[in-house]
Amino acid sequence: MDAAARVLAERGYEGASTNRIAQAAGVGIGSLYQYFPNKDAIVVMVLDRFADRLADRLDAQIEATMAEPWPVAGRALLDAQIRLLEEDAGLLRVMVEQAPRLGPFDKSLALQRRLTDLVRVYLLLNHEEFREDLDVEAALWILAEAVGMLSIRYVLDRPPISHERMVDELAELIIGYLRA
Amino acid sequence: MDAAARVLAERGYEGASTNRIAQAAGVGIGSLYQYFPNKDAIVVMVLDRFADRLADRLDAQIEATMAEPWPVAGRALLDAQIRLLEEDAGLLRVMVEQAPRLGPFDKSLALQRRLTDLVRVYLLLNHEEFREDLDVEAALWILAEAVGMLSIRYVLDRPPISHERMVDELAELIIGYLRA
Amino acid sequence: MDAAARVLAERGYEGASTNRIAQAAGVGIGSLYQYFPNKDAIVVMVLDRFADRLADRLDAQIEATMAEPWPVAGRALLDAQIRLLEEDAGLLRVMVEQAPRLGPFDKSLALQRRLTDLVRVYLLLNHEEFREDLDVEAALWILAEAVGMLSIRYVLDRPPISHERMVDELAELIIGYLRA
Amino acid sequence: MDAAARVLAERGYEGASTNRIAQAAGVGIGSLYQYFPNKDAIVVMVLDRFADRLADRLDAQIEATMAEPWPVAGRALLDAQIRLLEEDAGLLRVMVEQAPRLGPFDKSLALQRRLTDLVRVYLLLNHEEFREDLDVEAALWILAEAVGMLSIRYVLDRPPISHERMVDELAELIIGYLRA
DNA sequence: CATGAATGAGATTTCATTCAT
DNA sequence: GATGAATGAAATCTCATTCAT
Repeated sequence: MDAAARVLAERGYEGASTNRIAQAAGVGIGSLYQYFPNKDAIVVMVLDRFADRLADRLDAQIEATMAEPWPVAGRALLDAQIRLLEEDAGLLRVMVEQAPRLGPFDKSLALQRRLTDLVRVYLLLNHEEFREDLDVEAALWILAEAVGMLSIRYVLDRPPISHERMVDELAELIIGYLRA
Repeated sequence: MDAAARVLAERGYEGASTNRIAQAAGVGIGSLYQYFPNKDAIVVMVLDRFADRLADRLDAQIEATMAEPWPVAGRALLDAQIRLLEEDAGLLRVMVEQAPRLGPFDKSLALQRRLTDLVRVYLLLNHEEFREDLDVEAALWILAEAVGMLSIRYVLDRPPISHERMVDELAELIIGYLRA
Repeated sequence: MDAAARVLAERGYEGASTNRIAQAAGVGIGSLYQYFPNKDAIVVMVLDRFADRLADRLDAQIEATMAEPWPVAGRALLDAQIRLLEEDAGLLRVMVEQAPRLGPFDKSLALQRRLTDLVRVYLLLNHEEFREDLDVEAALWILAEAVGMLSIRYVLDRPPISHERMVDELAELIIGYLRA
Repeated sequence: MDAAARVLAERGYEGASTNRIAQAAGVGIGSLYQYFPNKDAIVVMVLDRFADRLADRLDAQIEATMAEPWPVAGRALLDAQIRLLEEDAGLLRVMVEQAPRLGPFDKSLALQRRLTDLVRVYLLLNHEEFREDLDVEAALWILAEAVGMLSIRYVLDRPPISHERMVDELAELIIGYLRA
């Protein structure tokens, strides 16, 4: 799995031939097929693991900052998310470009769902601060997609915006969207 | 070109073999290579044409609503954009997934740039209504990506949000982000 | 024909596609096939013409030096032959490398035959100077091939031997071989 | 390799498609590409092997006749060379016609160099028997090319000269060229 | 007589997958 | 359970040749 992740990150989906993965893993190509039915199963599993690790580490971040007031905690979470994505830009690119082809992605959805739930709680607890007409489910989808995709595009496209500023702008986007 | 667009929309980049495209066009494979130097040139041209058509039709929309006040015009533009994307969801998927592999896309960038310019003018003309500390370039990147990606994901992922509501939410996102 | 010769000399047999020849000639590819049944016919005709021109110019040389004593005339002939080959090294390379594939070559053989005849006359007229046991036909084949191939290899491979010296050595080879 | 040699000998460079070679070898086309990176690598390797075998067998001949006086040994060598070339006329034709296209040929040069070296020793050891003004390097090039090409053309073109006579004539050509 | 778009056989090469050892 | 040689379908691309206009 480590070898597959490495090869995928470095050479992309098409460049990651099964032979190359086997070689990087130091095993015969035949052995690969004792554990995975086909190439896509490998890729899915690598991306799943990637999503899991992301989720775990965001969890840790959440736990660590839950005591802080919302604005501080939220900002810390955004900061952590971007930093984590930056660590694995290669895999992230594969995930964003290839995931659609591999069917809707359980693990990535799970991640998104957990963050969404977190924000849902926040919205319900503090509903008096926000727009009265807010369609919570729609707003959550919008925010999850917007913040997720913006973080990803920021990491993959490297626009001329500092990390600090990016976090501020994302926070502003969220707050501005929710408040009355 | 029509055949290529059709095959690409239905089977994606990899599924669209040059032989299949030729067959769909009802011509010999050799004829394809009289007009295009290689497969990627075909794909690029199809996507370019797609982007061009998008741009043209958005232009028409802009022209038609320029007289209206900003909120009305903006909403009409968002509405038109989503509707146009919906018409060619298949090609749109290819564009979003494959464009990265084909190098940064002149035509798609051009489209994004024109919309960005439009908003820039709006920002400058009405700067007193907005945050004083606004980093215009950063904000434009954020908005272009957010609105663009959200429209695309909305069309491709079909979340349970009505077209009307989606337009409203996008408008809210933009306004909320910019205002003081 | 000029165009074909040019393309052949510059790009070799495989690089000389019929379309490229037609384009270089400034005519449609269809027109080519009104005058030549197929590609090889073009090549054969070009090489024939090349051989003819070579023969004509050697003829002129022969005529011009026939009055001179044999050693002078022979040397002048060798000198002229090498110089002529040098003028069209490109075509010469095609001829030497590709001609075998195109069947035994009438015109090139004709050239060889005429030079051979010349030397045959010389041998018969001056037989008292040469080996008694000389098998004239064998000797002529040997000399024709040796002098021809050496001249060609000299032009195509450019060994570190001066033009002057090369002529001397060829003369020496011939004389040494024939004399008692 | 044997299959490739057979197909090359029978159908020439262009006629020897990789599919045909694989079929002749009784293996799948994919297997070919496990051992050779591309078609030219196959051809080069076949021709190399051919040149090696030639060299080995000439070596044996050299060893066997080294004790004999020069004229006998030289004649035996010429005889052996022609006989060896005759055994593989098909491959020889490919080598002579295609070698130029494949870049100057290490192995074939090596063969030529070893024979040349042999003659160089002979020249230096017996220099008093030869022309005083002999330019050794030029003479060696001339002889190597002349004897090599004549042997090859003899085998490929089958002129009406007996094997015995051919050996005699080549010997005469060499002696006549070198002696005072 | 000129044209050139159309053709498609065929060439080389890749790579996911199998299966006998 | 591990191995990796063998496989062959399929992909991209070329080019000599045809034939309707």
